[in-house]
Amino acid sequence: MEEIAKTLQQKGYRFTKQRQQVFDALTSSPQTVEEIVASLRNKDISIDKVTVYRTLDCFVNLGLVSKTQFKDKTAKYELLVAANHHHHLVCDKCGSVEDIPLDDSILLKRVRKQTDFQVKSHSLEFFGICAHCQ
Amino acid sequence: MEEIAKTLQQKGYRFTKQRQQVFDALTSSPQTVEEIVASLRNKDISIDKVTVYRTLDCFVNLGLVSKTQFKDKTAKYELLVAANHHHHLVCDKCGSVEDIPLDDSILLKRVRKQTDFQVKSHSLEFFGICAHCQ
DNA sequence: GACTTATTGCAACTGATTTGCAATAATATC
DNA sequence: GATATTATTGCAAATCAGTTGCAATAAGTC
Ligand SMILES: [Mn+2]
Ligand SMILES: [Mn+2]
Ligand SMILES: [Zn+2]
Ligand SMILES: [Zn+2]
Repeated sequence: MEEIAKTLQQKGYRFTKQRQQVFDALTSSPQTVEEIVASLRNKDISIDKVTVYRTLDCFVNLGLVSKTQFKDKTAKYELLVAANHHHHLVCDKCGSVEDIPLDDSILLKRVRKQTDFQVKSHSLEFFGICAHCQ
Repeated sequence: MEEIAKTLQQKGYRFTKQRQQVFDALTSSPQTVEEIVASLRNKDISIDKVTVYRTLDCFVNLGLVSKTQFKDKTAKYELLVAANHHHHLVCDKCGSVEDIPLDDSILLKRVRKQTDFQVKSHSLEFFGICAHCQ
């Protein structure tokens, strides 16, 4: 039924209530583990932080979720739906994170040409002041 | 005499032995605090880790040093000399970080066009397998 | 339903970074 | 150069995110 159930089972993971709950809490904007726990608690769902860490780890391995480290802040996780690769505008004042789609194929091509490094993924973040904070 | 002395004093910071030592230990390739402490210890310089943290913080504020967080690893600091803006190839296997110069002006222009966000800086990291680890 | 094994939750641990504070050293003033 | 003022240092202790060990629980299998 749930696609998430299939994806998990295909790779030998079990489909559990907690994994469903964490999956449902995910959005396309990045959230910290604490934020995810809080949003679940708002729905009267009690789940251990450690379980959220482990579940997100699992989702990252499955390619369902991306994990991003913003400067020295704590890591944030966001849902990866097909073909939504994008980058981030991180406000130095309010800490908000805005998504921005940018075609980076030129850069990727150039890296492949210039080096022997086998690029698997990349992260591009812009830091500055958001429209709201200006 | 030392340019670093002037830069510090201009902003009301004091020029100390420790700040000079940390500054001298910096290179254009990113190092962790532990690595910096170790490299100083190799020169028979004893300095507290906390002092290195505080000194690097000060240098980052002055724009002399950049601080980068690679995935969930510990932060690395590198000397910012004029016109050496570059990006990073981070090996998922051995953790090595390679510098790569890439002209990103096209992307920056596009961001300015597409949004109201006031970009101050950015970071672009490529993750994958380095030539050595392949 | 019974069996096997992955997953969960709790507590304890780790490693990086931060904070409080008294001692020390850098600048400013005389 | 000696003296006063205040930033900086080093140490210990605290904090914080994330990890690990382990016994109890629940998913998948037959
Ligand atoms: Mn995003
Ligand atoms: Mn570099
Ligand atoms: Zn903002
Ligand atoms: Zn490597």
